[in-house]
Amino acid sequence: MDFRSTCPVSNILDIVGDKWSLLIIRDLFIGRNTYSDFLESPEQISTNILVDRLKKLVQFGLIEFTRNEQDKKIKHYNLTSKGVDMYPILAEMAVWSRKNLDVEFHPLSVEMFNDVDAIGLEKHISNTIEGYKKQLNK
Amino acid sequence: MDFRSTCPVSNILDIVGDKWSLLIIRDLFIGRNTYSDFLESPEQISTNILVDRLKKLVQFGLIEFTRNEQDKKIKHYNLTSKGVDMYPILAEMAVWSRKNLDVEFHPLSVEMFNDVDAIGLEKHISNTIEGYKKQLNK
DNA sequence: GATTTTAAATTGTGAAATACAAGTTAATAA
DNA sequence: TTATTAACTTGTATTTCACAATTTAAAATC
Repeated sequence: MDFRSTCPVSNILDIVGDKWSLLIIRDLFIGRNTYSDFLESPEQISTNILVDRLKKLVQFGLIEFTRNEQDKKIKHYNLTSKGVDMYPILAEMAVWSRKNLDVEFHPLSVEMFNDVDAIGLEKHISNTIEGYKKQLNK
Repeated sequence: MDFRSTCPVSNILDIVGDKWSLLIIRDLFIGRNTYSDFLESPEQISTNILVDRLKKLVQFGLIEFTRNEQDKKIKHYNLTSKGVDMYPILAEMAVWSRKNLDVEFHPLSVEMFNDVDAIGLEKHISNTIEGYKKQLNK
């Protein structure tokens, strides 16, 4: 990987600064974890782009996959710890949109951020990450 | 603006989800605020892309500009409150890179995040935002 | 007040990334 | 053995981006 500069903001954008990578990571946090799942997301990623991004995210060490034991042609992707560490960024992005855009958001995101007012963003983030890790070890 | 979906993460990526927009916003936080300043940033944005992004960021209401009183051909860009609200995202990106990438970072970013260990990220963010607003009103 | 300087912006061309549609592969199920 | 289906590939058109050169217009200088 050659970075454009030695700025940490620039560096992460060199890795996930495109239209799709962060949406795949978002998908993983909400339980979508197969190629077919990703294709069904509302943003409608193209198959060639999806394959390319999955490959790159694996190369960067943000995700990995395991085969389904029952049906070995199915790959289940999951976030590595590097990938899990991206959640605060996604959460802050959602916070920004919810504050600054005048849109009716997807029910899933409304539900997901339901707890933020009550428990605060920091706790929401640690809960979500903990929840993700727990679900992985099952 | 037509959004790909009603997901708040997707929505903000439709606005700043490219290689350059967030770097311009970063520049504004570290005091760079003219076309020439942006061109001098280490990532070396092209002039046509820069003009395009500045135009779009103005359209989205993230930045605005005023003319220099002494030399009216110089535009000084500044972040609106919507733009300032992006700082937590940039900060979390820097946190991710500093934790997960093995690189020697730019001295400016080292200096900028110097205080985080001592005062915590939340305080760092509010201090930075407050500092930016103060500097604007001068 | 004509000429030079400079910040900002434009234009042209090639390269790269993305979108869209169709087809292929290979493991499993029938 | 023949479907079925998850994952992947291929081809082509479109859009975005990179790079270099040039233009515009306000201000400064002569």
